[in-house]
Amino acid sequence: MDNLKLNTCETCFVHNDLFRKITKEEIDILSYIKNCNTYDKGDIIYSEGSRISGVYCLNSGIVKHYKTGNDGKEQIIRFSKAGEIFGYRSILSNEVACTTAKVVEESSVCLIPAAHFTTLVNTNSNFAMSIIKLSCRELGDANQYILDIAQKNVRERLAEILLLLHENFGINKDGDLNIFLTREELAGLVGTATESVIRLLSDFKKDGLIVLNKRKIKLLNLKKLKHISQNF
Amino acid sequence: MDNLKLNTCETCFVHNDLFRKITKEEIDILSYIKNCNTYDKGDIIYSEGSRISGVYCLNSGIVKHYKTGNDGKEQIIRFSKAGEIFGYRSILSNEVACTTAKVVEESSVCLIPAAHFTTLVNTNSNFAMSIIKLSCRELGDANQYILDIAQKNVRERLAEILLLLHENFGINKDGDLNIFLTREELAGLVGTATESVIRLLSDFKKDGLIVLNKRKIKLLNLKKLKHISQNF
DNA sequence: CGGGCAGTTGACCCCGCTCAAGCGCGGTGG
DNA sequence: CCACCGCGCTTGAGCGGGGTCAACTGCCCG
Repeated sequence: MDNLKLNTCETCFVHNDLFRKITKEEIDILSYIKNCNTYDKGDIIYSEGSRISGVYCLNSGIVKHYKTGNDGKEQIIRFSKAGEIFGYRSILSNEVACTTAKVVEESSVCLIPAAHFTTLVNTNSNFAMSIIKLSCRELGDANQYILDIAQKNVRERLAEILLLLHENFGINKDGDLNIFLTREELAGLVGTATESVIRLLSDFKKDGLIVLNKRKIKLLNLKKLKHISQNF
Repeated sequence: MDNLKLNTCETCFVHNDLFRKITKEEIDILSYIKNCNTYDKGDIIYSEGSRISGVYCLNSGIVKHYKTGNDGKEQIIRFSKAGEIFGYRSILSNEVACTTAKVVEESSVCLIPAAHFTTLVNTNSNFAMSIIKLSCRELGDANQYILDIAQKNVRERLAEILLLLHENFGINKDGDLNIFLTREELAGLVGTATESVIRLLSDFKKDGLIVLNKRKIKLLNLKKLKHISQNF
């Protein structure tokens, strides 16, 4: 975790419309004021219930956000990828973090101090509107997630999660999903037991829908997976 | 559904900090421009997937927001009560409604045209900040809901829902919860089958935790219900 | 009086969770 | 270099929570 100001904000601007809303001058200030770190796989950036000091911007890597149940089991709420910000919910509503942020793939992360971020929102209405849209999109996703977990069975949910991962992270040159999760993490995402994920992945493989190689997953039949996820 | 401009915005201001952020002048314009309706129990204000023309403000009554699963089953996401706004997610992110809004108790509702609401957000940074806080709070609630549905069993969830209803709607003079839902609606809220809700309510009653009288529910032992909901 | 809907109860059974055992592999230390 | 350990993965067995189906009741309303 070296504490440098290496990351060019431009990298994030490329990925995220959010930053197109702020002026050249604001960018300069932001670049000066932000605080960059790199985190290794497994590092925790902040924990559920803790107070955080600013909004994080992910320059590269993957971060998972999860809540921990009473029995200690992780429920993954969402992922962040390059160019995305996180932690803004706690800062803007002035609450403690409601999830833990843990690094899935080595990440380069910038911290924008809370006061500065809040000022940006207050003084730049375009930026404020972008933040609103962002939280509204997350809210829409969360609502859909609630419906899925409440009403779909595990098989349907797993198919849907695989498609969501495909949509969000794409595939590498070999055609594998560009995110490599343990079976346990997949279970925490689907909201089921690890063993159930293993059995169902094995079924999907048997049916020729996917190819498995350690943590690499290749989707062979998107249409069929879609059908399964929709309970057709 | 008489189309009048009867409702005094002041009623909503009393209930909701949101409107304290807008100026006297903005209030006058709002009062002039808004469009009021009353809806009967069971009326649908808008449906999932439809485009809505503005943001709704609930003057009085109760509205439920639900999504419909592939098999037609309602999953209730949240309720709105007097003074609260809804529909802002669709307007601000310029998407179709992601839930259906249905009247649970006769409601008086004002419609604020989309353009006017957006302008308000764009020109009044205090108001914008309030909207951000609102959506962030809803987002936090939704995340908690995901954890609960994914990891708690039906008994724990039902206990939690009863406590949430108590917190949000309070009790009337007889000590009953101030919201009267069918068993089916309760099931749609908990994310389970109607029969399961009935059996568990009956268990709670047998254990002296609640009193049932038709759709009226009285909570007798909040502490014990809390324990059940937390899996202690 | 009859139809329909909400509520209730019982019977059944299947999905998926838990527990346990075994396997493969990579890292560590003797 | 090998032995050992631990972690992630896999598979099987068992069972219980809770979903589904069906029948019945009570109540409201036409």
